[in-house]
Amino acid sequence: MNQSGMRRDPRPPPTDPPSLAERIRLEMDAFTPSEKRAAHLLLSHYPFAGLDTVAEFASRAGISAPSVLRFVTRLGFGGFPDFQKHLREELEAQLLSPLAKASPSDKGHGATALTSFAEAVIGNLRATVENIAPAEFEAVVTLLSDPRRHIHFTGGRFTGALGRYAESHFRIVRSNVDFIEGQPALWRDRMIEIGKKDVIVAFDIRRYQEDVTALCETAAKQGATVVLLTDPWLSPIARVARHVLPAHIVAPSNWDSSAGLLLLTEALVAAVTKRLWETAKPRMEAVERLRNEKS
Amino acid sequence: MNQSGMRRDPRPPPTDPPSLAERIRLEMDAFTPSEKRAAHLLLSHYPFAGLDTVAEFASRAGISAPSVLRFVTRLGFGGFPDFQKHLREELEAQLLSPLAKASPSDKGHGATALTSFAEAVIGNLRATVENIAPAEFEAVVTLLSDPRRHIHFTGGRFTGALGRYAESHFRIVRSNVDFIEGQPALWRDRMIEIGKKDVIVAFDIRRYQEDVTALCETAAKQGATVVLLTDPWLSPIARVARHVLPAHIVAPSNWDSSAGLLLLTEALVAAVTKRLWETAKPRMEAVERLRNEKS
DNA sequence: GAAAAGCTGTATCAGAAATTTCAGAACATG
DNA sequence: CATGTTCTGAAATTTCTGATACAGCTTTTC
Repeated sequence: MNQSGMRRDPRPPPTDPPSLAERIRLEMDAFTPSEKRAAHLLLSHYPFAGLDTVAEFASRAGISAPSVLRFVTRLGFGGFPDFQKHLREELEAQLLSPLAKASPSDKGHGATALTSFAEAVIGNLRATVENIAPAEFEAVVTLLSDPRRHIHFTGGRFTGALGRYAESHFRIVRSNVDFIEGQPALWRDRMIEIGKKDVIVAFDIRRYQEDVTALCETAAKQGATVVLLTDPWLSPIARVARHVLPAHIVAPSNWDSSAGLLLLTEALVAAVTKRLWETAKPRMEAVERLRNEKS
Repeated sequence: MNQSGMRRDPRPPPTDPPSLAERIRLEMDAFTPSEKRAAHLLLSHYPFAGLDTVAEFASRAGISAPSVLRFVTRLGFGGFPDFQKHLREELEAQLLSPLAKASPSDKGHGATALTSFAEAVIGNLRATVENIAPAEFEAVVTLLSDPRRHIHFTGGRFTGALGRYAESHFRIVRSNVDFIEGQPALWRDRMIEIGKKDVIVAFDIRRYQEDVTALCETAAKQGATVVLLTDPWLSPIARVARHVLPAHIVAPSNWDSSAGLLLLTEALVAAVTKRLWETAKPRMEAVERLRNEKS
């Protein structure tokens, strides 16, 4: 049960609740595929998923009841009731000492690449939010909530995906939304239609892409309003942009992180959806209806 | 828990869950003697005393099993299992809410929609990382680092953008990478080439998309390895997936947040890039060179 | 490519748990 | 003090859950 030789700290393990969840995480790769399903379900709704009946648990995990039984047996329990009893006791202990559930900075254990990467990203998100002027954000929301405007999303090599993501949501919330590919050949002819009523929302982070810049400059020259989501060093598009929302992007990776941009995007989607709710709601319902008919 | 009659504040009771414990306290004097014993036991070890069996509960309360049954019936439950289910749900709700409001206070300054949205997303990221098994993550990294494998990314209406994002990075780090559109018409013919050497990385969150599921099932049937990034409720693709990485997605919005999925994606990109560094570096340099020449 | 090993679901069973029945005890009431 | 009412628990009953055996299938290994 207790893995030996895992930690060599001089300090004795003071309150070391080898949480079952933790053990499962560690042994995960020794599990069979269906055991992994069970483990995932349990971890994602820990520990309540385990307090139901075997049948319920099996069904929710998409496996059979015997597989669930094998899972708990492998964890070292004499049977399912034993397993549940353990969960209850662990839960009770945890609930009685509010200290235990604090876990803000994660106990030192398992500082995987994933967790440190996540911490860096979280730091980026915090920094991003702090440096956004609420007024600027609100202004963009207002702009994107104007139904008479035509919204065009665009982005570069990597950030184009974010533009697509934004477009796929806004397309449902409101009309007059599209995505423009960055390559000049693909938008040159479209430009004749771009004018004062149009809004370009551009995603562009370092190794700023010239074609995206060109697109925005052309659009701006024709009177379009440009909104830019970029990094703190500001894409050259900032020169022609009406509104700029910078996001922190540095991560322990060879690549930059777009999480901050995604955060801003989703926050914009949420805010605009809320503001346009009267008209967005029927649109969303209609989309839902179409989806169901199709299937 | 919530003491009744304690607060006479003018502000309306904001979140006033009529806890079962509270109801019991109010109705206490209407109980028969043995019911009172049951009530006292339950309240003194709320709610865990109620999660054991009827026999156990009866014994601990010093009464008989039928009396326990009469007690729960009087409380309005259809039977003991109903009663337990209620307790579990109440407990879960209570335990999850402190997580949701993890750090609500923050610095007092402008609690904009943006900051609260950001806090929710950050909570999602933390929860996501905590529920990912390092071994599972590592296994996926190893899989994606195998140069002999062919990697195909795909996703649904909204998550497709994440697939594209992943593809645009992996394409540079290694060869044999592509993106498959979700619509069956677009991949049907490609499927003949999918086999044991292929890896499908699918993004799919709730309102799971049938065409993506179909794609994965077909690919799996032909021997391809399926990796799934989904929500904690697991897309049906989980049934055929070798590896599953769930991410928390609930945000204060009408839409789900994909930030957790993006985090996992970027972490995978970072890890694979690092592992394949020997071959990835020259590739990245070559791409850089091509970019410069073009301009 | 064949044999072995391992994994998983169906069908089935045993047993435990919840529920009901019913008779006796406690209590109040006239 | 008798009687009706209410309450309670032992035992019988039923429901349901956890456990097992087995066969099909996949994956691995030689």
